[in-house]
Amino acid sequence: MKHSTKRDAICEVLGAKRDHPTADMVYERVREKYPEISLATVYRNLAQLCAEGKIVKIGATGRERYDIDTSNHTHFFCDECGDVYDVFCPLTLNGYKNAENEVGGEITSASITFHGICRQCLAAKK
Amino acid sequence: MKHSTKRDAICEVLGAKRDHPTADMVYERVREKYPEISLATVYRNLAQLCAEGKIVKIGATGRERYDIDTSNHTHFFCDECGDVYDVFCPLTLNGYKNAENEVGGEITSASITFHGICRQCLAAKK
DNA sequence: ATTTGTGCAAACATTTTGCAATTTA
DNA sequence: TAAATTGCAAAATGTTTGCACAAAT
Repeated sequence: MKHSTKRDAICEVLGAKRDHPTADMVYERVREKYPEISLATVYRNLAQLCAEGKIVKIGATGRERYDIDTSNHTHFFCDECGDVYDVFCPLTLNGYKNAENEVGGEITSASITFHGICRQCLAAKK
Repeated sequence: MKHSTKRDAICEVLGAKRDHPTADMVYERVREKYPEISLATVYRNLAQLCAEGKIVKIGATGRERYDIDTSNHTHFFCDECGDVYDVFCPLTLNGYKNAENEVGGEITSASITFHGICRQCLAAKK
């Protein structure tokens, strides 16, 4: 992987505001500094960074989001505003081994996702 | 909601083989009985059935899958062949309350998803 | 000099929509 | 006959790709 100014800018954007932006959001933010960047470049670099394990894709049904924090943590999706928040507190899952027995295959990862209403939306509803 | 022959056929397909088909898979299967059905009708009915809570959508990143079993259970995605299996054994998640405290909002649901290699693919690799 | 990265436009895959015709209650 | 459903084609979305050119090693 060679060095690239555009890729740096993409990483910078991902690090600056950890709101798990979509490819399009990354594109808009990088454009403030590099107005000539194309969406294709953003997609290509995001895919490359994922492949290298430098960032992770957090599947949000039809619209992928990207997280520069690859440490083990969970995500909370607000069903009201659509924003995605990090959850760092430790969570444990019991019954994992039984699940593996049931499927007969090999479970390599378990992902937990929370849905609900975020603090702001909850306050706004009152 | 009025009665509809096509919607019945869609539900029948979903009930017959519980492999969590995509919209396109449902379309192909309904077409065996009703060759004139259009993909738009499939999508419209799937959306409607979801809204009514009769089926659930299980997000598989860019390609949605549908499950007629709305009871509480988990899914196991095989990363090798792409098939999706049910996991019915009980699973418990600890730390849920702490997560709610951390986000400050209200968690309405927690979803667990397993990834790995299914029994068949595991056997095929040997 | 060779490989890697880029912009652009076009292609692609999945899902949604407007509309006139058909079916259902 | 009024409301819901359908097929079709077109549009909308989100993402990927081919290609010629530019940048990095």
